[in-house]
Amino acid sequence: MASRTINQPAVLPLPPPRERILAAARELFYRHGIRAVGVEAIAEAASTNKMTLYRHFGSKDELIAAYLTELAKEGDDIWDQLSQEHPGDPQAQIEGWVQYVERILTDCGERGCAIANAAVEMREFDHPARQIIDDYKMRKRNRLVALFREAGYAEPEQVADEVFLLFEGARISIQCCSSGPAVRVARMLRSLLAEHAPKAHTKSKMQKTSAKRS
Amino acid sequence: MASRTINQPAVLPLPPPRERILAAARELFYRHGIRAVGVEAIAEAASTNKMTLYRHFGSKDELIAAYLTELAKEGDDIWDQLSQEHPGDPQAQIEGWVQYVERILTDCGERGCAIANAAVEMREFDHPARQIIDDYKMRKRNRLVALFREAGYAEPEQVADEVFLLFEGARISIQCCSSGPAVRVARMLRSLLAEHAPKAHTKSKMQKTSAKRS
DNA sequence: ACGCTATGTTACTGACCGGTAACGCCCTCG
DNA sequence: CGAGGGCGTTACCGGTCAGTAACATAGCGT
Repeated sequence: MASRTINQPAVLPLPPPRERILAAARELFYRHGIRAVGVEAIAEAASTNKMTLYRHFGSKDELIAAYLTELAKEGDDIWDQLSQEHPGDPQAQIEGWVQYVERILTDCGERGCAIANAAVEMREFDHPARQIIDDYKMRKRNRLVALFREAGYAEPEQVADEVFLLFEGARISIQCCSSGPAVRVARMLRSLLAEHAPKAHTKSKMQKTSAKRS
Repeated sequence: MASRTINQPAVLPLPPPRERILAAARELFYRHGIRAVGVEAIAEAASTNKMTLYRHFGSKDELIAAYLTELAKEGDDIWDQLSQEHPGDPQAQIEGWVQYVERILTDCGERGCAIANAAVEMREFDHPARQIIDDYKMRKRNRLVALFREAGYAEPEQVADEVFLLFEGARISIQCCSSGPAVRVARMLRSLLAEHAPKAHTKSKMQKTSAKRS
């Protein structure tokens, strides 16, 4: 509404092409798979064309890398959000994470983790995607360990690994049998965490968010 | 050594082309991914050619389906083998399965479950592969439930789901961080099973194969 | 020896893919 | 106003893909 001509129908300005391309790639890569989607289709879905795509991303592989980098960034942000919502309360952060897991497995479609899927599709060991994927999953696992350690769990690595694998298993198996074990993973996580929960004498707050069984 | 001419150098007869093609497809699909491998490469790896391939499999999709059917068959056979090795002893069958899991995750490469990988790659909901994949994973889950029920576990579905997801998670995450949590899944399984193991008054034999912690 | 079937060989089609060249447009900034 | 940069458009390249046609060959049973 600033310096625009008045009677112009205000075509609601599109985001810049790079963002549109990345958004389109995200949608198509996730829905159909990386190898199954051509750059032309991405450009078209982004309301632009191949040339513009190649001006922003030197190659399809670069676009894939950017796509995964974006996904990884958002995945990492979850943890910061959690520690921001429940500062100094690791137990509440854990519960928040379980809710996040629950939400992801019910709301999001049946395509699982886009990053893990990319790991399946991009198998060339020297592909730039590999590093992004491996680093992301490792960070995620380490974040879990740190969280459980902070919350005073007796064996944080063990619990983190188990929780990690349960979640990963849920996200892959929802692609095979959508109404299978995956939808019950949140319940599993809660009872598992309750079993291994730290005893009361730890430093965690233990106010309202003590682990609950269903 | 029957009616073959004596001085003929006995070129060690190859298996029939169909088997060779299926074996080559298996190797290449698993190693590089289904979409990443062309039919020509498969024919060549099978020491034959595209024409012969298309005489046995009407299309690449049919070959994929045959590939997955074979894998599913072998996966199903595991259970029969287990119940054959430990007839009437479900607890021993469970332990045998855990050893099988252990073996798969250490011996086999870092490519995870070929069937789950196929589920990631073949996303067209009407692809013949989908049915094979979904059915297989469901059978597997149900086998686990049956086994735990037979062994007298109090909540066989819960335990089976948890075990199922742990295994699936291990097989997918070994493709992301190969020396990560996946390699410790057997230990997890054993302690998990020990925790939920049926009390002594069940019908299971409980001789030598009582659950052991490490 | 015959004929049938399975296989090998070569060449081809049409479609699609990733990637590029060349040109023209429009907007903005100076 | 002019210049330049971002963007759109079209056409194209070489390569690869799935799938097919036509023909040659080898093995086998009869």
